[in-house]
Amino acid sequence: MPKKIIPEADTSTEEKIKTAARKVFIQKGFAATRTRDIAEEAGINLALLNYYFRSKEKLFNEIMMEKMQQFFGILLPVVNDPSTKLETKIELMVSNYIDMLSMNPDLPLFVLSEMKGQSGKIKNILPVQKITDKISFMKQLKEKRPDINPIHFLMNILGMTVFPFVAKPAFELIAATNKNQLEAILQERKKLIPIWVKAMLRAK
Amino acid sequence: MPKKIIPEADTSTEEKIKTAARKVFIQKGFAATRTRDIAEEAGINLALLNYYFRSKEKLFNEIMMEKMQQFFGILLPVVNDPSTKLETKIELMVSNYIDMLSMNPDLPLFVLSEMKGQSGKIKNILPVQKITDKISFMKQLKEKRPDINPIHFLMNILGMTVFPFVAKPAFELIAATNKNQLEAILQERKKLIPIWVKAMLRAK
DNA sequence: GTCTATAACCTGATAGAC
DNA sequence: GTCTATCAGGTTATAGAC
Repeated sequence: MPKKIIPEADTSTEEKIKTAARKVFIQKGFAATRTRDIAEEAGINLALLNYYFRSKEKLFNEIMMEKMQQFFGILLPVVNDPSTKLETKIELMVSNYIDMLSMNPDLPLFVLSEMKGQSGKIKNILPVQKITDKISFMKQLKEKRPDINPIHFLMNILGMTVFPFVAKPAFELIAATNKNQLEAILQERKKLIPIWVKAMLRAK
Repeated sequence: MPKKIIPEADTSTEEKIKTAARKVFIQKGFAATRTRDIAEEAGINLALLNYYFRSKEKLFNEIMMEKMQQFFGILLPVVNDPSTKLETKIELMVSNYIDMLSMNPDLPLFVLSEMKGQSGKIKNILPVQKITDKISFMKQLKEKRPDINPIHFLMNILGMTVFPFVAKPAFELIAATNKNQLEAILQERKKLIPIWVKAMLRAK
């Protein structure tokens, strides 16, 4: 058996550093993260981080772009699909997001925090698919409610779906529920939000 | 005319530092803020910051508690008032928040980011009014929809109202609108969200 | 109370041995 | 490729003069 040329993606040093960087950056944000934290988490030496990624910022940018694609990318295939009807799109958006955010609860706060004040820079790096009136989802909304800017409904769906994850520490603090109850409530919303959005679309 | 004993609250050195600290902390967060930034913004010397507040962390805690009260405090008088009906509460919550957030757009992301992982610590410092079933607003929701946990509607209202501010950089990036159009859309939501919430409350 | 100067520490990055 | 040791620069906090 020949020697393996391509190492396991998960066990190569470079990948170990990236895995550690994902965890630490997402948990603490760019500014509060020390390269030493990442090195320790990866079980490697600090110098290796710079050997592979040259700087903290370059490593961060790789993770950031990856996480932005994870956060926004889940939306695009759904809203762009002209073969599904509006109701189906809404159900898919909500359940896809809730499933993904349940496994990555820190993702939205990380992405939204780090995007702040950086959107100019990001625009040049990440190929951004603009949500225009040509997008299937927006067309369907406009057709159903020509009197309301479709961006409102996008805000509503994302607000109802994503905000509870962003504000989870706040809800844990002020709501008289424990963490497990809160998790159950978030799962419940996969069924409820589409019902509510449909009611909104009918509201006059 | 006697010499002024109590100096203008806004012009005392201590208040100048706090004003600067509010601005810088909210804009950049705790970790990315340097005490030098605050001193420069306040137009005073770096040493004075420690003379008045002993440390960066103590100064931050004062601002943080203040901002948490601003963020959550706007809610409590409304949801606790047994003399208003449900519809009125919803309208007040939405328009109070949108007005306040329009003037403090960075507030929610600041509070929610800095609360993360700190909620245990905060619980001991800030007197937290729990949102239980005894709160007027929750009682009214439970009465109207006994089949749904009232926290869902709180999440919906806050999600639709606050999330667009949290995600403003994202919307500016992906939505095909400029900043002024986005501001107008957010104002429009003061009228629309209560209509939608009422439709949700009827939805079966 | 306010300043300058500096201490004490921390952090990102690199040099150089293996 | 990986390590140890260390540098260079920056950051919080304080000492001490005014």
